[in-house]
Amino acid sequence: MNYRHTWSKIMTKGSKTQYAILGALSIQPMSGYEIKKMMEETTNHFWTESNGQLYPTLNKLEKNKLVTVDKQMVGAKLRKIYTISIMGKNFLKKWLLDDPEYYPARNEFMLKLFYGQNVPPNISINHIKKHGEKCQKALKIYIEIEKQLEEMVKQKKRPVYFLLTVKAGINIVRAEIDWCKESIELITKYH
Amino acid sequence: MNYRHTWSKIMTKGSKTQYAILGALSIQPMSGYEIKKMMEETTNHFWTESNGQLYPTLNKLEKNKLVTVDKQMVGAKLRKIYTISIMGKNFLKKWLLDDPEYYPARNEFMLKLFYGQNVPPNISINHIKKHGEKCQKALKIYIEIEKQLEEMVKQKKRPVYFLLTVKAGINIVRAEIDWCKESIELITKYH
DNA sequence: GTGGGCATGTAAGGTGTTACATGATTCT
DNA sequence: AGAATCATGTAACACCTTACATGCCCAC
Repeated sequence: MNYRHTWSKIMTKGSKTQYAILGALSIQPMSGYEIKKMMEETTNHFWTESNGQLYPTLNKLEKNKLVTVDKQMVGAKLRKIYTISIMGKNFLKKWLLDDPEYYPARNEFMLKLFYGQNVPPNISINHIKKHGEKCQKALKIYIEIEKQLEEMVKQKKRPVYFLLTVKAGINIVRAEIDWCKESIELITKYH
Repeated sequence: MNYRHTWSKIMTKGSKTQYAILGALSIQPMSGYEIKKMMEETTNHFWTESNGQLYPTLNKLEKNKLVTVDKQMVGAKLRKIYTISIMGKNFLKKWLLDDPEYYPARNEFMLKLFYGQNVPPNISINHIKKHGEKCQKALKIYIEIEKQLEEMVKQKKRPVYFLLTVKAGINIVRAEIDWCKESIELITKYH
């Protein structure tokens, strides 16, 4: 009498790791190692993968013919270059069309701040100061990347979408930097 | 007296669920059900817990004497009111003193946007528009809460820290709303 | 008398990280 | 010589969610 279990098994969309990998390969053929490096350099502030997810998923994608693999021997060492297949591209596109899911992202910093009345105010102020410094550092890096990308987008060497995610990072960290200043004042005033 | 050794033996440092629960109980004694409701009403935008985490963790906290429990029978139904113990408060404080960990939060929306060149631009624009609408709705709610909290903080009925996390939400969604507008323009211009 | 809120909890399953194993090549 | 980087991969474990199980009480 219970269809729910079957239903959820059929409808499982599974891990997003596969899409993150296929997305990377939609730019150019790469090895697993290169995919990871690329993620660290470009999508690091909103997406990364660990080796424990990356390599098994790559093999699964190959088995399902969503990617093809070119095995090269570099000396005695294996190097596998993955290329996205037509099926893989379609699979990626299908996912891109769906509305993204919104996870409520957990934030330990906010959680600690929320319960700040249990410790002296300077503890919370220090957490905020350090947070602000991290944001400042991130902002510098993002602005540098933005400058480079803006040029490349104008020359159609990079898609505008790359620039947008950097600009999102910039807007958010700026908002956080403003909030840090205001928050320290408020704690000082009200505690 | 150094509790650190004892604590690490008692509870693994691992899951933050225990701290989220102890934090809630630092405000007032509550049942598991009330803790969850409270989280949904106050920390929802940066922290929630599922039943599968909440109830086992409460029992573990009791076993380790970080909380005490008052079992009440409401008709034939059990109701357990948890109160944080001195040990529990110390355990919470210890965690509050440590620098918060920064997880790189995954964001499927950004991931889809980043690989937007694989689909027509109106797809990405629609994702952004919907995101903007969600932010607008959230902003309205946050501003309403902010208004109420501001009054209560002035009257010292609520700690300033509650207000700060709401203000953080406001700053961030405002930044995102601005970014949405700018992004749609940029896609239109460069695609 | 039914739906929703109150209330506690478990089972199964999936997602994800960390640490490790292995070994070549390249830089200092 | 030793450290860092290149490169693929596995095992163990931790974490978390979903769906389910149970049943009371209250309002409409």
